[in-house]
Amino acid sequence: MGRPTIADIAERVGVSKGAVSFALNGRPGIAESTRARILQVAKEMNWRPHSAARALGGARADAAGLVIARPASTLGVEPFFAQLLSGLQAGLSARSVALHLMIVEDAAAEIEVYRDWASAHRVDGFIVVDLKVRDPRVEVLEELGVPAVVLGGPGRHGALSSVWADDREAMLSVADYLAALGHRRIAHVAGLPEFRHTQRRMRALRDSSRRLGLADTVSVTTDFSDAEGAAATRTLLSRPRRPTAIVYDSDVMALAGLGVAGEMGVRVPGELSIVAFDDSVLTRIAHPSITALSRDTVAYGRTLAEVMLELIDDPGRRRDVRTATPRLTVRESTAPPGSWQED
Amino acid sequence: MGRPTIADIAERVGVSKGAVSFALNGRPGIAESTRARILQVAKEMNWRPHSAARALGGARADAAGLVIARPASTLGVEPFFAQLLSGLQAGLSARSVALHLMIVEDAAAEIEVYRDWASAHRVDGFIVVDLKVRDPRVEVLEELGVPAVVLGGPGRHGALSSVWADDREAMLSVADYLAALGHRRIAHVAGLPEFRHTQRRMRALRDSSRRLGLADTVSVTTDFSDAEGAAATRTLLSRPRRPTAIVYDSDVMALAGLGVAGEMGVRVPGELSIVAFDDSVLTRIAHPSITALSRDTVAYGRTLAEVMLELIDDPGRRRDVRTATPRLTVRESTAPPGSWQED
DNA sequence: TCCCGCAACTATACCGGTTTAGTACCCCCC
DNA sequence: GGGGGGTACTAAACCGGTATAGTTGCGGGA
Repeated sequence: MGRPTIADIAERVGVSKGAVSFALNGRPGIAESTRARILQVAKEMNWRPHSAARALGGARADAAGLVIARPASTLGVEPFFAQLLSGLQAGLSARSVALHLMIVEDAAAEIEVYRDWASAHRVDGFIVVDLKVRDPRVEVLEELGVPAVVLGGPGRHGALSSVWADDREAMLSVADYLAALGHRRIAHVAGLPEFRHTQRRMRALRDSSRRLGLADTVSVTTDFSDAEGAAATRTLLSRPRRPTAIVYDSDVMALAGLGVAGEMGVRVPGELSIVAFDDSVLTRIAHPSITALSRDTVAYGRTLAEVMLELIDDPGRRRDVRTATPRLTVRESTAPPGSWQED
Repeated sequence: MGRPTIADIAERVGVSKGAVSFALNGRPGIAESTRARILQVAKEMNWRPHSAARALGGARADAAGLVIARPASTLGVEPFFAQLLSGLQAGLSARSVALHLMIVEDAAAEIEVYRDWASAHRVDGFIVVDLKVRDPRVEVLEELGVPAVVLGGPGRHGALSSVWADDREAMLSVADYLAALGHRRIAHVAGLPEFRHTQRRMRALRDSSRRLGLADTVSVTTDFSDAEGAAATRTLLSRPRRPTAIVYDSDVMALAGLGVAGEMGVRVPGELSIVAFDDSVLTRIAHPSITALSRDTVAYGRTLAEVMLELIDDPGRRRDVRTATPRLTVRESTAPPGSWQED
């Protein structure tokens, strides 16, 4: 015999399928003694629910969906993403909710997967990352009527819930700090231009520039890879009036930039200050160690999980959770410009 | 009306449910003209299969299961794991197979999840990582009769398939290289002692030591974290006759070790050579850059996916795929001992 | 004493597909 | 013109649970 079903249990105990179902789900209408007998036999036979059968009846899938449209290669590089994933998973696992994951080529394929999984009841909700400017996914998810949490915000994600950190505030604090050190030419090696948070950081730097009366602030967009981060740094440092400080949109790019500075003979922090968005083991163990905007990424993922679980319980809700603004952790890579201290 | 079912299509076209099912699955016994009409209507109504209903009938789940028993925090740190995951996903996605992921507390919980998912037909097979010495999971998976691919090998995974790289060979090549440079005291900062690959690397170094007549080779086990990697390095470098070369079981620990060397005033590679298992952006952009055993981790993941897909197609099979042995990529962190060159 | 009401069940429909047994019909051929 | 065989379908069972309407038996109140 294959795996036992509730019908097998019912036969063995001598009751009906319905009684077994009621007993196993702790619903009233079954005598305590009968319930105990059923549970006993179920345990003996090593019975386990068949989630597909339950799902057919409209029950939970006990899974959250995460679809990512990125080249697989860039995924592996970023500690941020891996940490987020592990926090997310940890949060979901506490309630035995699995993560249904898929990497696809582009946004169109991503939307296709949303439709598939939603109509197949494969997941109870979606987690949306890499929110873009005028993101078509938002509309689709609203139409599908499936719970969804957007990572990033605030705003522009319609009726969907979101979890976000204040990128703008973080960038302003970096600009203030660098300006206070005396920097006038600040560059920004940003991520993908179509991401909302990239735009927000760029705008924040522009605004700071105006407010603080800085000379040349410039943002260069990249694909987040260490290669493009290095290339952008090379370009910036080759300018006639090169920047005295560079802010990177990821720790990986900051580390790559640090390498380029070394290769070009530009001293850090003597001639160039470096700040990284996102803190990780990379920034801590670099030499010199890198000043970074740190946040607890694992906790960020856990918050995401929390909101997702709430939404699954109560699909009508909409929540916007703002997590702690990343705080500047000052290390060795920042100093007043032109300070020729030994590194 | 909710989402359309094949019954809705059948009604609209004026045929039976069975005919629609046959048409949609491209099975013979339906006239071409009828099939075309059915497909047309299905498309119009935006029909999508309900995977739970299919699964009930015993069909594929189109998902592979990956359960990891590790603290979430260590997961986020390692580029190796993230890259493996992205390669795996990329390989699976090509055939629209999703990854069902769950992080659990311990091995017992992991086994529980195997039983659950297997009996619920939630996944078509499992991917097993972190193979341990006398791993109880192997037996359970064999008993469940579900396809499974073990990462790591060879041997000791019973009837299960595996994908592995030759850790032993790799460690031997490192020892040979360091000995050729003139090193006599080689230390090894290893990973978790219960992992098979950790054991294999430790044994390989011991064997090399005997074969090459080295003085003090020693392996210290850690939990793979940068903190323990740093601590182990500190201990090793504080010994009266400290090692002239250290091999680390991960790139993260190697980088942490490099930091400790700097902090203790030990020059790399002048006074200490450093080699890392697993190559990544970390080893490339460190200063000095770190000599590493590189392999294409993303490709490794893709191979894993390939074997998994084969097993899903033909559950009776058993495959043992040996992937390319990691090759030594020499960078700036290795040199003959006592060479006081500038770094 | 009779009826009501409730607890403790049973029997059965249902979810949305797949699959099998059965049937109507046509063509071919002796 | 009747039998054989294949094609193109239909009807219904089935997968393993959940939900619901119905049934039985018992205790209590009028």
